[in-house]
Amino acid sequence: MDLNTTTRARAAGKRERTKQQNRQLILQAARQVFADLGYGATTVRDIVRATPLAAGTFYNYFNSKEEVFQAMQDEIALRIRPRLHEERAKATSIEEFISGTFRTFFEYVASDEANFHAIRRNTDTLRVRMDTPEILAGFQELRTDLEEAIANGLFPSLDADYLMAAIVGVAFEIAERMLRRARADTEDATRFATALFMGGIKALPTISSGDVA
Amino acid sequence: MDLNTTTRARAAGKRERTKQQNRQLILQAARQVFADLGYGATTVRDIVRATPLAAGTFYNYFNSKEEVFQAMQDEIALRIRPRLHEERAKATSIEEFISGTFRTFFEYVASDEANFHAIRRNTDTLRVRMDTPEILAGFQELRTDLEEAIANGLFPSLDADYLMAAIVGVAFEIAERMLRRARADTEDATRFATALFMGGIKALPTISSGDVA
DNA sequence: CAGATAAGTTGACGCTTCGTCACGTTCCTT
DNA sequence: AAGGAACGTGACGAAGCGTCAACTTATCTG
Repeated sequence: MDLNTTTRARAAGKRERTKQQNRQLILQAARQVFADLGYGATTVRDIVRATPLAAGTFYNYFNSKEEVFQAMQDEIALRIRPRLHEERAKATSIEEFISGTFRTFFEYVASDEANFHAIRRNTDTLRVRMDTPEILAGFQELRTDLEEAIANGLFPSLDADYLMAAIVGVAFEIAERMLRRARADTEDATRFATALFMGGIKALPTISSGDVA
Repeated sequence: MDLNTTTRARAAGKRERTKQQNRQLILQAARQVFADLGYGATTVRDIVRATPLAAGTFYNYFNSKEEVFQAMQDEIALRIRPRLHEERAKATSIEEFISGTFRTFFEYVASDEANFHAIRRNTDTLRVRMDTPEILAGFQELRTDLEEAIANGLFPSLDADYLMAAIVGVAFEIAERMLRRARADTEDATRFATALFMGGIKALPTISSGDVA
């Protein structure tokens, strides 16, 4: 009864939850643990431990810690993409296209407590690996919408690739700053970003005192 | 002579290189291996193996894979910061401030083969953890320069925090796209970014055909 | 409804990677 | 030349990973 007992698996598999419930259980535990320990410091076992499941079960749902994280990101992409697309589809001017895009993004980011608390915990998470198929599809959609708007004469004929890059860069960076301020003012952020794209720096709203974080 | 021989360390420490040389040896090996295997897939031992050093020696120089990576980033920050600061210091108009910032950044990124080949290999690396003290200091410096320019009346009184976020976001995103194009045209990227900040979308250079990647 | 098959769960195991540290070598000082 | 500081070395213990044989529950089939 020392080391070599080799009592081998004599498991006792209950089936008290559906597949979808287990998946959600893992995702939720991951959010919690990422928020507590930080992405880098959490192990797959940490996530499993925050769950009534066994170690091996995790791998029926995800292949790695990274994949759970990507699933969290995909959830976000899946929720925000339709809203963004809809907003842009009904735009009848550049300004509507731009402000609609930023407003939708900022409002989503500020509202999704469950996902973004885990993210605020790690300064860098918004920047880590935004390259799941879902997210790339979201970027592609922005690109397509942009090209369509150009074709319709809404925009002048410009470098859609760079414009998209600029929009994405501004959206993510400002979102990050916004979340770190005392109260996330999505309207303020939207005004700023929209003004920048509409008229450049000289069109930006001026302020009196420094209300920055 | 089976397992328990416990021949224990009877090392043979040569000292054929200086401390600084060893550090550079490791950094260079890291660049190579990151470029070959990708950041996520390389182990510390992979880096060591690309080096004439022993496993333990690595830890005399860095504490982890991440720290090597951050050192690579710090090298970049250290090289580019003086140039950026100088460029901004001699700006006498908003346009010079903005175009100088973007041009310097894009030109550096396009020129630093050694570091950026490793980076191009991983789509996401530009986005990973930009939070070493060096890099944060660089951001802080941009922020200070910006506030000073505002105080001097170069800029209107605006939200320096958001403006900085916008500059950083546009710089990194466009740099990434630029590097992926057939030939990295830093002047084109600079023109685009500057025009955006100076006059918004309607000031952007128009193009005839789609010369995008 | 018995028997067969599929689907899902379990935890111990083997393996990889990590960071350390006792020991050996080289450099530097006096 | 003596001795201490600095540095290099590789084997070791610990930690985490992903797998898989054994087992349980669900579904299907006639």
